[in-house]
Amino acid sequence: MKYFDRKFFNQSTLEVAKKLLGKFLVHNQKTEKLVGKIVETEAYSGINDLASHASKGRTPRTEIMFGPAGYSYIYMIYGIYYCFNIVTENKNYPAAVLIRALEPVNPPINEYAKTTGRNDPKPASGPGKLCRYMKIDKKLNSIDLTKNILWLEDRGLLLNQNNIVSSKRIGIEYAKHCKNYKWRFFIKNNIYVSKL
DNA sequence: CAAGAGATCATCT
DNA sequence: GATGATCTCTTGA
Repeated sequence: MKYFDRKFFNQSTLEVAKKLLGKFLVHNQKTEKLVGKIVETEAYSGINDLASHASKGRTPRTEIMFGPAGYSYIYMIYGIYYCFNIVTENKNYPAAVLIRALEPVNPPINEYAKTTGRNDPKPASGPGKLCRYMKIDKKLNSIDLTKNILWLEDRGLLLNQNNIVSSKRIGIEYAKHCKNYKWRFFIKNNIYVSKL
């Protein structure tokens, strides 16, 4: 079992987005560890990426994206849901990977349904649902992901280029030509992906 | 099924 | 004051 360090996150965002597929996100809670396998990601890179919050420049909210790699960027969307991102690349270059879907590991789907009353067969498929499943909210914004609260693990799952599909990113129609970038990545044939 | 609306608030203009 | 890196529910074919 390999834990990811800052060096891993400090690579090209597209690389990190692809390499995170098949890896595990862990949230250490007092009573239990919440765990999910990453099956879908999206890259947001540089101020010229009109889909990225950082395209508007440095603001209090996006400041974390301009910081060093390996920190969390969490924001509220549509007043209801949260989105979880991992900051990538060098300091002063704003970039992050949005985690879009997890294959539930712990709690298992049936247990999650029992305790929450949600009878969703894919309770962590989609950026908002995933944060709800992993109990990620704004309190975890801008924390160090190389420490022992929220982190990533390589559990030795092997994935080659043929198992990875790329497509346009979701929900960024406003982003002019950038909406056509194929910066969304997901594991081929994995049913926990949020959309085909 | 597909399409549309509503929920609801942090953030930036 | 408008809008969004979303999700769920309702409507109607």
